Amino acid sequence: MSLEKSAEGGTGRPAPGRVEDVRRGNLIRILASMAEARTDPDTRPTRADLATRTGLTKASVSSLVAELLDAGLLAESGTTRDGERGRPGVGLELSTSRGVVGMEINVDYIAAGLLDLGGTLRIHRTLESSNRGQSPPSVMALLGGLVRDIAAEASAAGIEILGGGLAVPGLVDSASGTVASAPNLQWRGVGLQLEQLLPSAPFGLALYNEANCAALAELWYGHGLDFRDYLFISGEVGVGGGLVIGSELFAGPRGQAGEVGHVVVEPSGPDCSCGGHGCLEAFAGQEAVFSEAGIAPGAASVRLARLGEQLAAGDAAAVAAVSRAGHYLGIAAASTARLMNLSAVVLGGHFTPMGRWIRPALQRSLAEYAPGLISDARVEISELGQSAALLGAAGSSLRAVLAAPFTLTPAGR
Amino acid sequence: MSLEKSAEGGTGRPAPGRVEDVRRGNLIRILASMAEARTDPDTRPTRADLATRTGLTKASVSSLVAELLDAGLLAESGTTRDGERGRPGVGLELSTSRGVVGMEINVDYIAAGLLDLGGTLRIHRTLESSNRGQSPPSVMALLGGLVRDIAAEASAAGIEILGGGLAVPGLVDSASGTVASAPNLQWRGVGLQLEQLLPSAPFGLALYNEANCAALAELWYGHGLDFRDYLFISGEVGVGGGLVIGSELFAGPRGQAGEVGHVVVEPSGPDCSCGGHGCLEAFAGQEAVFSEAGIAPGAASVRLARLGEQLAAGDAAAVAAVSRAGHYLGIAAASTARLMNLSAVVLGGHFTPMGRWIRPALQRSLAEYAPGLISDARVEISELGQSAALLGAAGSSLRAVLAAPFTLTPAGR
DNA sequence: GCTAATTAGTTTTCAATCTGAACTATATGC
DNA sequence: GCATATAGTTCAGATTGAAAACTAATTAGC
Repeated sequence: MSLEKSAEGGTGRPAPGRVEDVRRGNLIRILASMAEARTDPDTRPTRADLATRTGLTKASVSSLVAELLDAGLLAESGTTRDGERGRPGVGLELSTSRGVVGMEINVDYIAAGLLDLGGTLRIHRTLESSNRGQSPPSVMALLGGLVRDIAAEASAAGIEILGGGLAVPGLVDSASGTVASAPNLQWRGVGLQLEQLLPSAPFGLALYNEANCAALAELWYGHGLDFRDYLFISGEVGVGGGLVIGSELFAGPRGQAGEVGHVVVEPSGPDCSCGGHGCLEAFAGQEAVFSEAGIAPGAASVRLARLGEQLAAGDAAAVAAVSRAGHYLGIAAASTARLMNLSAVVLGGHFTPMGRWIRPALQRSLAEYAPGLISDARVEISELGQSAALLGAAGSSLRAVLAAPFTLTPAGR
Repeated sequence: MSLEKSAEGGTGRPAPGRVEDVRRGNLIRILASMAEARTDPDTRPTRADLATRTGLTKASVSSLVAELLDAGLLAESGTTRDGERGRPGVGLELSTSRGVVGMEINVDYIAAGLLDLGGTLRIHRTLESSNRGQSPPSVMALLGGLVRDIAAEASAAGIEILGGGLAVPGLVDSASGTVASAPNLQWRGVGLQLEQLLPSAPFGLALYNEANCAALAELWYGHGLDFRDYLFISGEVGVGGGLVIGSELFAGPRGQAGEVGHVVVEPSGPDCSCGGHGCLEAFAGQEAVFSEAGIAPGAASVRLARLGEQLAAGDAAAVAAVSRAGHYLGIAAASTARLMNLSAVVLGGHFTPMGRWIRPALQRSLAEYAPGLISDARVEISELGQSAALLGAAGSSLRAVLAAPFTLTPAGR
């Protein structure tokens, strides 16, 4: 189930432009301006600031802010004495008593967290769980328990939950809430009962791809603060990706863009689970790196730790395996950069712990295959770690709320 | 010089939502609805039709249409007697007495044409000219002459020229009107004096990439009628491309997306003029195909004709050369389809005459590298020929007019 | 302390624009 | 020729933001 409740009708054509739509747009503008100002926690914007920032008049801002206060999306936070002359303004903030839930189902764990509208992660719980091959209902039941705990805690803290987002490592159809294919969970064509997780949240719950979420988390909480356009590559069991263009996720016509793991990097390469061959995943996925480095089979976390040790010790096989992965990552990134006119790459997932070794190899490869397109300074390693997908899912949900405030407001009806 | 005169301020943030903006949006809706209805020439839409189609009331439509008639963008075309009961409506059409100029500078020729707002190509002139290595001013002077002829003819036919678009085979910066690099013309960092071509057109003149224009022409006048999302690959001296997503061109963050010719398809492949190596262009560009087929050097058109003969005669070297090109096109298309979630490919340029032979090779390659993503039926060969880029440039310009009608209307001031 | 200056926010008036309903115009069908 | 149906216009009413006047609360200077 998608939570997109845009101003569009069912026809695909935009709804007729009525005078009321102007107000809807301006409510969104106010919230967008608040979200943008969020980086500066000391000086909360006042109505007058918002008027300057949005170009609206003070009168309009007052009226719009009143409506958003009423809907509980904004809150006043005391007068701001800036020491200047004149009447002090009243500070405004995105409400910390409303929030959204971010959730993640991964191969080895499930997780859920609560993000308030101000963007602060207020609660965060992770539960180890071997989900590979488990039935979707049983995993959803486990997640449901986690979410109920969080909902209870939120309620105790006086936080109302407005919506949520769930990230899974696979191709999803956000509109229908189904997982088309999640090879690492061994799920295929699975419809998830999303409504049951947050039955009373007015914005419902949306389903997202994990790597896409991680890419957005990088935008909102990581290096993305400096980057507006980049390819995010997430190393997991497979290799996932997310394309950020103009500070927004490029989801493609059917919401499944970013599958950089199946870009062909070696036409004569080995067969891939996707049915093709020569895919990046066969050179940069976990199994490829571990076996190339001569690391014995076992749990992924153990193998990753072992690889880290060997890299730190300067083990030749480990260094070569990681360099090879970086080389092929560079080929895929070079092609992507040409195709989509991108100028930055961010690596996450299992690439993060091998960052020190894989980054130079990737940089060399980029210089070899697409000189001048992506400078060395624009190859970054994510530092968000395991919470990235959860943050991205929650952030997406948060943005959905801020983009449709009229759902909670008189203008919505 | 870009002709984007959106409602945005210079800040990158949308302009404040005023009540007047509703009307601007609705003027655009009316024109968009007219452009959409254009496929059915017999039954021209009436005001009542537009009211139904847009969801606006008859009263609003009447008022909006009056303004557009006044601005000369729409025209009445007699009452439509449909045989039904009731007062017959007055047919409306996009004005055929306003138009835009499409222009193209290519290696072997220049061309210009006039498209009326209804989308009919009213005039079309091509001039053979060896432009490789010629100075930009001299080529622009030649094009200027062609455009003056067309302007005179338009004037004689009572058609007012509102704007235009120029397609060149290279990377362009549309905002500044400069050609960053056009290797086949041997131009690099060239600022073109676009204003001089159409000094009095209210919408000015925009600069576009040739392959992008051809991709859009395919959307508006070719197979694109069935496709909303596809990769267009244009074979010229190099290999260009255009990405169409949701019936719109994906231009990328800096307007230079679609460079499929420099996707890496063979990591150990030969060096490329772009500085990288193993690019698709080295396997599917003209020189690669001709030399692989054993065709002696000479003029491109002669060599292409020769290749056609050899293919028709079943010459093994020619067939092998084209198959190899198709194979590598498939690799690049497979990667692109994964990355951007595309499901169709259209080939144009020099691939059109070799279509019968290259299509099966491309289909085989797609089945090998990305099975299930792009069905055989969604691999098409363009039939627009040499006029594609010109049509695309003119069409882009036409759409710019329809997307900013208030430029010519009281609401614009 | 008192007054002027300054900035924040509200109230009032006005113009733009859409909707909806009533109305006029012009066909077809019997 | 009259009923019916559809196209298009006119006009009152509602929503909304802009602009300007106004009220509120603070600092600066004496």
